[in-house]
Amino acid sequence: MSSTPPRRAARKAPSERAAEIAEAARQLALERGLAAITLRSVAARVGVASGLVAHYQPNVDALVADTFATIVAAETAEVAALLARLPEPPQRLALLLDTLLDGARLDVTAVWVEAWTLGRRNEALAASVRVQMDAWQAVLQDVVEAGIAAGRFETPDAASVAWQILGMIDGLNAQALVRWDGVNDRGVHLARAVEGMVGAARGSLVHGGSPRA
Amino acid sequence: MSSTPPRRAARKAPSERAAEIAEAARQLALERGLAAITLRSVAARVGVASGLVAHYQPNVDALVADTFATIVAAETAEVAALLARLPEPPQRLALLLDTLLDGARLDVTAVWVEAWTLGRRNEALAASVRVQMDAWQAVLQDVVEAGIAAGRFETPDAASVAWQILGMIDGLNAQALVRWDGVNDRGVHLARAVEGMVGAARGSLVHGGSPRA
DNA sequence: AAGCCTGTTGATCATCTGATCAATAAAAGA
DNA sequence: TCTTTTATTGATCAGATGATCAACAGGCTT
Repeated sequence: MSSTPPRRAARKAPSERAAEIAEAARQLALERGLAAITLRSVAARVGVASGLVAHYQPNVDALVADTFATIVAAETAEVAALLARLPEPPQRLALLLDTLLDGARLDVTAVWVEAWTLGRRNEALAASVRVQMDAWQAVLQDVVEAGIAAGRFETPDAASVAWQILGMIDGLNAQALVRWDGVNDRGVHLARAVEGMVGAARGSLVHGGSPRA
Repeated sequence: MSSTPPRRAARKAPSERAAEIAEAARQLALERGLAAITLRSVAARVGVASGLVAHYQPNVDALVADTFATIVAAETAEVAALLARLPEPPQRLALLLDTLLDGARLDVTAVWVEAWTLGRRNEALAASVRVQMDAWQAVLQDVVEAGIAAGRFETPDAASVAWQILGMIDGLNAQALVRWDGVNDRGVHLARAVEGMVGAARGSLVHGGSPRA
């Protein structure tokens, strides 16, 4: 019967340890929020002394900013990859709306919302937020522009429309964070709204292709 | 030349002191966020000892929740009063969109966003958030239903549409908190989107009545 | 004028935080 | 094997925070 876990953590290569710390911070952020990232909480999860976490980062603000970037970049890449499979822009946009409203990524939404607030006191995080928002907007703008090129959408300002759609999605997801009930057909309503903005045919973005309600 | 301000704060009626504390908390929240509300920061602004603030509230969480409710309820009432002047539902809805996107209330938006996050660890605040969201939704639903009754809007689910519009507004405002540039014609895009959702005539919600872009 | 009521104080406690750094020990190189 | 390098420790510091409460004093009643 071995006593409590070894007093001292096994010595590891810096890159490996850094990865462990990043992963622990990621899990903490998704489970308990970015604010739950502290030297001690991360260290405890990794199983090392708090000083070691500090050793791998210039300061906690940087760790929080990096963790945010990691989480959000993964989400962006994941969704972008999903879209890439579909050939037609309307399908891509419809899938994008559907995917982002399906509630499967509420933990990521919580991280977004928290980052907007914490960015006020963490400049590194604020910078990260701007970068990641730009990345999301670029994904959306690509789809809108592809739709225009294919003659399926019509709007004079794809960039602005992309920002607008992004804002709407963020807002609806943030709302879902607090209130689930009372809202029906979120996807259908949003699809209809977006159809209006991108100048798509009525019903072309509604899941299944046929308008309801 | 009088020395530094009086050592002891003047004795006041509980209701008056409570009002001072509430007002100080309100200002702090708008200027530096709900997280800036602490026993000591509020006490310093009022000019009393920290213990006195604690004396007037069961705990800080309650003060934060009350402050949030005060700020947001005032906003809701203010906007609702503005709308009441206009007779036609489309005008009312157009003014509502215009007003909420004009950037004059970004400090309130910041409080909203922060409340969504803090509500995770402050149950009283979370309850307050739900109440205030319901209040906002009710204002919107009223306008939508009035529009339906007047034959200007057409949608089968005014409640859901109201939630949807609210979510969109929140998202766009939260976005504006972080990113101002790059987005043109926010009001026009949103108006167009909302027209689609409530089934209003094209251009009927765009400021000035004539569609652009 | 005396005395009571209560608004007010501020020191105190327990916790938490980020940051620092001398000491330690394990691995790598000689 | 001996030496050097460096990953790791954990105690320590300064600074916040919420909460508590005995002591104080201003104003009111009698």
